[in-house]
Amino acid sequence: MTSVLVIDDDALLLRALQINLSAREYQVSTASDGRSGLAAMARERPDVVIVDLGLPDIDGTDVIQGIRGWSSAPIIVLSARGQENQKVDALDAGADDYVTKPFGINELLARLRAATRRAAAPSDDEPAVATEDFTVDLVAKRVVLASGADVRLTPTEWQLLEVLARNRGRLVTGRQLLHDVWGPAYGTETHYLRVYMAQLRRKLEPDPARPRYLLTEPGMGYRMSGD
Amino acid sequence: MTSVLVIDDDALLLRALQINLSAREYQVSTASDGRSGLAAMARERPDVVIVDLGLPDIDGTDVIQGIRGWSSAPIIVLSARGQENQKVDALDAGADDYVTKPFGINELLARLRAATRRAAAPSDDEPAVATEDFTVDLVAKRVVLASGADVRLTPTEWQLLEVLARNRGRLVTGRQLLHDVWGPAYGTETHYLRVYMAQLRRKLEPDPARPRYLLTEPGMGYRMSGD
DNA sequence: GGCAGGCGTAAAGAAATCGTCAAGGCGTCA
DNA sequence: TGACGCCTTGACGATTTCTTTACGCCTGCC
Repeated sequence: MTSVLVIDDDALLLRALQINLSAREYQVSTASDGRSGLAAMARERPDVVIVDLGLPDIDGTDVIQGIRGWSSAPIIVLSARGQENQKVDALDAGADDYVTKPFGINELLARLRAATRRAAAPSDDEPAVATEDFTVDLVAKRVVLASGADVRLTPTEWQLLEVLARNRGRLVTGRQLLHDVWGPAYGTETHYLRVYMAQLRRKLEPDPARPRYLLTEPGMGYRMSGD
Repeated sequence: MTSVLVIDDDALLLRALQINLSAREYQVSTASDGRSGLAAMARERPDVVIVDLGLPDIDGTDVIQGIRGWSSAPIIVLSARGQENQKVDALDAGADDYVTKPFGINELLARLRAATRRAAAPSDDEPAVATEDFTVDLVAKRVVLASGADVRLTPTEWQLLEVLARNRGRLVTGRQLLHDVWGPAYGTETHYLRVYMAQLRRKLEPDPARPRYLLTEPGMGYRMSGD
């Protein structure tokens, strides 16, 4: 059974999630502030964590960093509207995905499933990431289309694809992509991303104008879809 | 049981790794600075070493060189964000792999497995690598053309071909080729590669100007094709 | 409707990388 | 000593990639 820790200061929301998730065979534990959340995290070792960004005592980003210091459990962030910057910070700090309040329970459940599925896979050591239309071989540094044809990628294209593939299913912020591919000094030059994402799509997507794998999350970043 | 030595000045991280790796049947010893790390290295003779780049007393690259002076145990480097340059230096100095902090325990475990696997099976998976036009006999250290004629290779040409053949289908970076053939100090002298690749192609390729086996991946490295 | 901001696409000049030829150095061996 | 093989180094054109500019599209907002 999958265990979930929810950290949020809204008692009503906690209760609602407890009921809804328990009914879906999740084992739920809760905490109402950052301090007790981190304590519960160490105590319970949950499979997934859901964290609200607007905690009373500790900044949500710091909570995420505190968790990421020693755990790789998937983290899903809850945020109110208008907290765009905090959302990006949270993702940069190591969160996997985010949901904006108010949200439907179905959306959260979908994110939960995606997160646990990803964590269950041996993830790294995984020599290749495969989709229906192409396979990214992370060891051989090769991309093969379903037709069997090799795709020639330039070094930058490859690095970009590698970051997205290693984080498949999770949202990667533009800042993180720029940092990992171009280096620490390129925090805001999002133009590169647009150019190179277009090139990757042209080479990999069946219909580059309507991407199926290399998805844009407006205002946030990019994501390689999990399917 | 595989023994691991972890050299890092972060006491929390040491403790976390000790717990996590011990649970996975690794025998863990630790050191919190470069000096005691090198001492522990000589004392314990671990199968794998994990080294942090930001040690308080000795530069991480120097620690790696100190180890590489007399041991060929796999070295995995830990580096914080923004230490890109040091990472490259560390690989040039002889490190085998690197992990960027913060990292998940699963990622580290995967790298550990990969490192020990590589070290355990240094060679002899395949006694020979054959193509339609020539055969590379890795045991006899010979190359025979389809016509039956022997190809005379110089020692350097042979070493280069051997690395490519053992990694057939996989992309091998210029740095790795230089490291394996010319030694750790030749991290950027890509000129050698160009000269020797041309010579190999002249001797092995049916049409050296349009290589079929010894392929260039511009900006990334070389690859011996899988066909 | 008009406007601003974020995103996608195409194309051209600048910069880096690669292939090739050839000359020089160094050691070995007759 | 001289010939030979091998490694190193230099030079230069050809090719590939990176960066930058320009423009069109869409969405949300006034």
